[in-house]
Amino acid sequence: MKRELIKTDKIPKATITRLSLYYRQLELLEFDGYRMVSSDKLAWLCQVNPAQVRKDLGYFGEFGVRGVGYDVRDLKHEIMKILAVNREWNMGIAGIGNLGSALLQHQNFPARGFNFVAAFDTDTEKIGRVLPSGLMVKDLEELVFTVEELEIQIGVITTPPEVAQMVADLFLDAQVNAILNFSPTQIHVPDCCRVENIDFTIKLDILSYKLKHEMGL
Amino acid sequence: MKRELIKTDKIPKATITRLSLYYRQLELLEFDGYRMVSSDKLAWLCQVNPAQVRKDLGYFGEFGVRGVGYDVRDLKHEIMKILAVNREWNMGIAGIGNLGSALLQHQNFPARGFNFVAAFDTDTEKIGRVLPSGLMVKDLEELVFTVEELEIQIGVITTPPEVAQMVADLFLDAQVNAILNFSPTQIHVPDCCRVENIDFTIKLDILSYKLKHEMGL
DNA sequence: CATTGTGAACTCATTCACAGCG
DNA sequence: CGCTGTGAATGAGTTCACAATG
Repeated sequence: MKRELIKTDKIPKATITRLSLYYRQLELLEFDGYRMVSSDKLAWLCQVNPAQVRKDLGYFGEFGVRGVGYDVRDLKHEIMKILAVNREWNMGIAGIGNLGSALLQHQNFPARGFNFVAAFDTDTEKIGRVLPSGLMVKDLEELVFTVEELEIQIGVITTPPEVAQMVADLFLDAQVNAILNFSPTQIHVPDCCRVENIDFTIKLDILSYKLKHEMGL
Repeated sequence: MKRELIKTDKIPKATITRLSLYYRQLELLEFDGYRMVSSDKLAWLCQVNPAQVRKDLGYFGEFGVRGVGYDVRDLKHEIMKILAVNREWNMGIAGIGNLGSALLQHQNFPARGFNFVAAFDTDTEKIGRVLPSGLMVKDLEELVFTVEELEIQIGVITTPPEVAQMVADLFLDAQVNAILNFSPTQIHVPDCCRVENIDFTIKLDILSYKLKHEMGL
């Protein structure tokens, strides 16, 4: 008898990253009119090993047909369910500088169900201003109250690094347990909270390193 | 007899990422007036295992003093040399939308020696405009010529995903072999080129997954 | 018969544990 | 004595290789 239960432990972190990649390629394949796709093809598109694709999917179920491949539409929906992107998430963002403003205007997020529903800053020049997205900048003081009121699940930090931890603590006070941190600093949070960092400088350092050591510049 | 030679192969990719983290903490420690730091302390600050810190550094030499720790200033400089951030890099950016503009205005990059020296777009509205940074937006057509003329080593892509591969190909034509890709798509490049992706959507997907599977939302 | 699904083999990365040394 | 440096042990993640199967 087949267990449909997901063995959520022992799933490599990298698997989740790749599921997100597969999802995007499946969207494109569907758009291009493909109905089926093999692990080989999907692997090539995502630049991974075909066995990796099958193993990644294997953690969550049996989605393919032997000898044939995967139904593009079906697999896309299965991955949506796994990633929980078949729903809406509310996000609050703190730090409305150039980067914060750019993110607020990004079409990609709402298109995928990630909605900014509140924006915060400490700058009195900015507080009260209405952004192009239609959102009004609120005082950081109002963060905890607003986050709870609007049921925000994800906090986004685009502040200078000096205040990132303080802002994170505010999100934590407001029971947020997922933070997307764009500030170039490590923030410390308790076990009940998940943090993903997006750190431009680290990526540039890596390129710099590779240019020197692998390309000989 | 001690070999000073670096065994550049067999160094985990993640080690480079952590070196970048160590570097930043060392900057802060130096700023705060610390002269020495132990692997324990540095590890705590970066949220890694102390043995990891020592092993990471061990790939590149012996920088510590047994019984004492590491000289903050010295170690910082050693890591700068390893990462090749003790020099300037020229960057060109293609796609001057909200995100591209935000990056161009970011103080962090020039402060660390990563300088934008050219900006490209296809939008005739934007071409010729002078940006707040003082840089003038050039026609994407001029990319190959300009990149070679200004000796740009790093290409940054902030275009919509549909044109990201085409832009990458232009950078490749211009002999650029390091690309920082912000577009939410996989770009394919030959072995002579290194790519680092910064992908907001993937990070949100990961948070979404964790909220569902680990936090039970 | 082409392709999935998966245990086993392998490779890569982290952590332990302690010898080495200032 | 305390902390680094590192070989050895462990653990995690990837790839292989092939049995299972629509």
